Amino acid sequence: PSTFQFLLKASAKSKSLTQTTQLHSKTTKLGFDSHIFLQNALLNCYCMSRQLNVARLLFDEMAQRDAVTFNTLVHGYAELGDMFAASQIFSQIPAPNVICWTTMVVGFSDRGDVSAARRFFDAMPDRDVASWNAMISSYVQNQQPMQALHLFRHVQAANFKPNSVTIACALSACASIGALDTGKWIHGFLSKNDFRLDPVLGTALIDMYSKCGGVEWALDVFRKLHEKNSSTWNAMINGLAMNGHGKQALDLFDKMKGCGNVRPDEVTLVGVLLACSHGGFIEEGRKHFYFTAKEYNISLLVQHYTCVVDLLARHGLLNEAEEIIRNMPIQPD
RNA sequence: GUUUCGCAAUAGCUG
Repeated sequence: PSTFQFLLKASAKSKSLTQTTQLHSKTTKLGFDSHIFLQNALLNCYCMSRQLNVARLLFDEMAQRDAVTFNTLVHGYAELGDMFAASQIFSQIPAPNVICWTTMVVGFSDRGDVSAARRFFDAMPDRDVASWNAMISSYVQNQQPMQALHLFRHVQAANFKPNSVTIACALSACASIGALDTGKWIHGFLSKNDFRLDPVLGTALIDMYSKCGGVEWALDVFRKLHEKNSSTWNAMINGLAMNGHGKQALDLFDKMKGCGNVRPDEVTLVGVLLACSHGGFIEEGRKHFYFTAKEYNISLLVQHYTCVVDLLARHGLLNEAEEIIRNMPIQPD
């Protein structure tokens, strides 16, 4: 059974329906139907490969169901954006646990329905840190940063221990409204409480300082940070670029290329092009748009076209900009 | 079965 558990986990990750179907028939043949954790894993596989009709059949046939069974199916529907079906299953659960409630909050939030998310959040019999994070994140994701910070203050007031996810969300909210004082306060809070400065928190701090007009503090965090991933570099490159330090941003991009363990990605290229645009580096911008993208296997998205068109048009090269728009292989927006 | 389920940071233009 543990072998199957392992295989099913891999199958869920790869979202391969054929593999799932094979594993399904094998578990049945071997008489593992009574192992509820294997049935749940199978259910999850069908959900991950977006076969909710098959998942539903399996669910209906299952001899026994536990909390994970219900949660897996609710999550499956929520992931597809079918909150109607998710609600239907949810309402059949005798006593949904905190995970299931949180799944509903996230599901509504991902559909952009913050008020429904909030209704479920308020109705929860008990909440843990992930539930609070889900609701705070919901406000951040749906551009209601003030509400996010308001809820974050509730976490503080209730003497509830935030974790690094809570902090990252709150910093993101500060960044989007330029709340430097609150951002600094949070920075102090996480230092005082011995939060480990991992790449996620580091990135959130760099982004917050950059967007609140404190690019020097952002650089300070960046330099002191031990672990950096590509998002960390991206946040710093973008931070420099949007604060008018185009040259420094491009220098940092060179360092990023040289450091080895991070790959420049789509977000990096946006920052690099932005830096060129703000610094007036036209030739360098062309170079990055045409060659850097190829070199690092970065797919050119509409954002990249916007940046390069902006770069050219801003410097009077209207014909070239128009030519690029005409020859775009993707739909211009 | 040290798990089968929930929460996370970085992106352009119009501005």
